[in-house]
Amino acid sequence: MFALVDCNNFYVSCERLFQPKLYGKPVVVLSNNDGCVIARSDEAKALGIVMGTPAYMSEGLFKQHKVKVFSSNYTLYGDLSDRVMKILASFVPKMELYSIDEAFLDLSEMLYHDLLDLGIKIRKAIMQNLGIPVTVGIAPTKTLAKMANRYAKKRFKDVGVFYAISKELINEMLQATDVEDIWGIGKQYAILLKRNGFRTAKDVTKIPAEWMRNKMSVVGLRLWNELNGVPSIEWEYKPKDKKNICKSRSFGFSTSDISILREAVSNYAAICALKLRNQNSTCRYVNVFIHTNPHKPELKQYQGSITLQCEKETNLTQDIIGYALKGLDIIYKPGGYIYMKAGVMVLDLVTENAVQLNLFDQRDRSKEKQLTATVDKVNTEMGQDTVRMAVQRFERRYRLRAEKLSKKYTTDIKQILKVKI
DNA sequence: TCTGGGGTCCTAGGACCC
DNA sequence: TCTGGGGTCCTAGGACCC
Repeated sequence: MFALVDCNNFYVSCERLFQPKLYGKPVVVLSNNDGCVIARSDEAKALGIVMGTPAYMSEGLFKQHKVKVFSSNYTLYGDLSDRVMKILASFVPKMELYSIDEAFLDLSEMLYHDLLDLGIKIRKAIMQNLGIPVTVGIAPTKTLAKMANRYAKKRFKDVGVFYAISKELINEMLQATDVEDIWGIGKQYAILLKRNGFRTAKDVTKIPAEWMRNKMSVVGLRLWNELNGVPSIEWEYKPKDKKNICKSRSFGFSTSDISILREAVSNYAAICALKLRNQNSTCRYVNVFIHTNPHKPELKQYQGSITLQCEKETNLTQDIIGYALKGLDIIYKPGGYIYMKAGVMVLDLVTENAVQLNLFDQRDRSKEKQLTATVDKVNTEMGQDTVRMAVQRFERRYRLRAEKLSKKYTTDIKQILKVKI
């Protein structure tokens, strides 16, 4: 048996914790650069504010209904997420962190009798200890647990729990779920299924397995099994090491100045290198890309991207920055192109100690590694970016917009909540 | 008329997720 | 003025091998 626990409107709930007057009011949280709406309170949903729409398009609605708008504050959300997960871990021996606001719990060793009020207990514990509302779905497979969670939100809002653990209840849920709301069915597959006359999840369970295999590949077959109650998605108790790491951002503005691109790219490269070291990996390739603003067809468009092979697998900041800047020089096109976004990817990652030694290597990498380790230590203790490479500069001229940012209430002592008595 | 039959590795692109 | 960022998995097709 699986439980899927999911925080309701997570980012909005985080913001409300520190501004209780926002309960019952419409609240939204925007993506990086204050670009799109990525979280909405129930009140905001009711106003017809759509997920993923550009913020400027909803400006009218925001004003008209006095919607409280926040820039995203990942430091805060990440910290509160850790706290939610810790509470969940106290209920079960094994669980899987699925996203910043969701986790699957392994209930295979739980007694039926204990299962029955588990959802209620979890909700209560997280509400009491943190004040974050969550929803719980319980079912025989991950896909059905996801669906049970959704169904609980739709039909049993106040209870916040749905147990899809009998044939009848599973059937009821399958019948009430449209194909496009199944976890794993996106836009394209929804169109395909509907075109063939399959409307609900229940319909999908009755499709011949070969049809699913042929039209939707092994992914479809796995999904079909899951819907039919046969667990087919593996547990991932420990997050897997990443196979690729990417750091990219749209700037808060557009520019054709290569010195700004160099600054951004070197900072992204440094972050990639740090992420590599944090998972004890090195990379064999470095990719750098830049592009103009595709939403402005009246401007000259260009997308440049290049992947460079590293002379030797590496995770040293100076190496990754070096390759990224070399790539940037190759792909940068002057002459009226206005760039809006840049990014660096490190590819084909291998575990650090598996790297072969190169007898002909002229550089003293052990010294460089020691230096890097020291820099990492200083930065961890004194704050990120205390020590940095010269090309990274300090001004962050490419920095993005975040005009409505809340405070780091839980992770920075200077920004802690003050209570007036 | 008829144009082998396996493999592997790589890349690009599609589909999906939060 | 203004449209996120970071991932995964799978398949098809080409290049190459014997």
